Amino acid sequence: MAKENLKLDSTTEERIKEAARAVFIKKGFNGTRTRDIAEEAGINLALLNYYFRSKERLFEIIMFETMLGFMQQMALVFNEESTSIKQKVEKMVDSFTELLLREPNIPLFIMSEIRNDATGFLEKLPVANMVMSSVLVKQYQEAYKNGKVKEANPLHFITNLMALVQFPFIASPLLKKMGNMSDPMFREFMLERKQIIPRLIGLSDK
Amino acid sequence: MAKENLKLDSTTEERIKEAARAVFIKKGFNGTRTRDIAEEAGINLALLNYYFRSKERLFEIIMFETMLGFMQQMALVFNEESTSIKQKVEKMVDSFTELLLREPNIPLFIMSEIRNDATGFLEKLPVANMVMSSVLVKQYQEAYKNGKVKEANPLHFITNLMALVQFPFIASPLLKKMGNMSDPMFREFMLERKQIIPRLIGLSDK
DNA sequence: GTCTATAACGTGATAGAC
DNA sequence: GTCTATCACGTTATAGAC
Repeated sequence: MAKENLKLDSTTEERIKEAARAVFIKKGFNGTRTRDIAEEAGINLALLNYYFRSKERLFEIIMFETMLGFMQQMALVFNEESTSIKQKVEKMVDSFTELLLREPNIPLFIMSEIRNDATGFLEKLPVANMVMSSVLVKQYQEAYKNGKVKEANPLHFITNLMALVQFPFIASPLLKKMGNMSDPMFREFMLERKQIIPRLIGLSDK
Repeated sequence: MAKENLKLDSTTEERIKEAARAVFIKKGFNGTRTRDIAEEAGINLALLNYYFRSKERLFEIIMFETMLGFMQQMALVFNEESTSIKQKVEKMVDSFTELLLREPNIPLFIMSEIRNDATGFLEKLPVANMVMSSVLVKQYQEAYKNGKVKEANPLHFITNLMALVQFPFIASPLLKKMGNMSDPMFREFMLERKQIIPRLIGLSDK
């Protein structure tokens, strides 16, 4: 465990995984060369196959962990027992924005790779259950019964929320171009949206 | 011009372009094999290079035309002189939804390829001017002065609009999974959003 | 213009020395 | 465990016959 560390912690295996994560998320599976990963990790190409057998196996691990992390982030807020819908929306927007400011390429990565769907990871993840049986959805259905929201289908609500937070990161090159924004300005832009999005979603405190 | 047509119009050159468009938009540049395009077009692989010199050149043509078409669709509504903001929003949502129901993969295609940005097509397109100097943006700024909208920056308004329409298509596999939706059900879901989105954007008639 | 055959190259993976 | 050298294969592109 305590060998001589280059500058981080991490065994060789972990350094490869971190490098793979960075390159895959930036370039996607098809755009990534195993040589890129090896270089990023500062190791030899052969070591990649020594530890992970193949590019595909390494990718599946990264993809699985990334999606799982993303969903757990959602589940954490969606299933809080003691907060109102409005509070959950604010928390969601806040925590997702912070997450995506750190790793802005995750949404486009996930959507792109799901489109390809070589190995069918979508089937393996309980994404349907996780969202639709969450506390948040139950609260939303309750709110609909009480006439607090106009739309019956909670999926529209979820869609709106995810769209308003994630889309700007997916379209960031276009938005930066349109608004003549530098990276720090784009960051400010996204921070502003923490106030704007809950207002748009428009829920009365319950 | 009037040769014997297989089932469509189109010279060989156009059939290759149409095939290329279909395959590129579905699989992206890196995911596409020139053999796929040749097969889809029903021609020999060598013909592709005969007409277009290289995969990259063919791709650039497709990419350019696709982005241009997308922007013209926007420009058309954004620059109407005689309609209110609210009417423009309704038209935008309607026409974009119809467009994307026909070609659902366009948004993810555009965003993915812009991320890679091999040839710098983003620089070549006047996307900044087109949007920010549109009639719609001018109307929005006027509305802000009159206290009709709360947010000063029109880019948030544009972002919200594009996000709410385009994101569901980008995330469609996830949404279908979550809502247990077949393709026809997803179509219905998107048609419902034609009513929901203008309500969310929430502008008074002006 | 359209085809077949093949060259040229890039990439994933492995053999084998250390 | 880690490296160098190399194989094996898929893919783009082209030469040349028709």
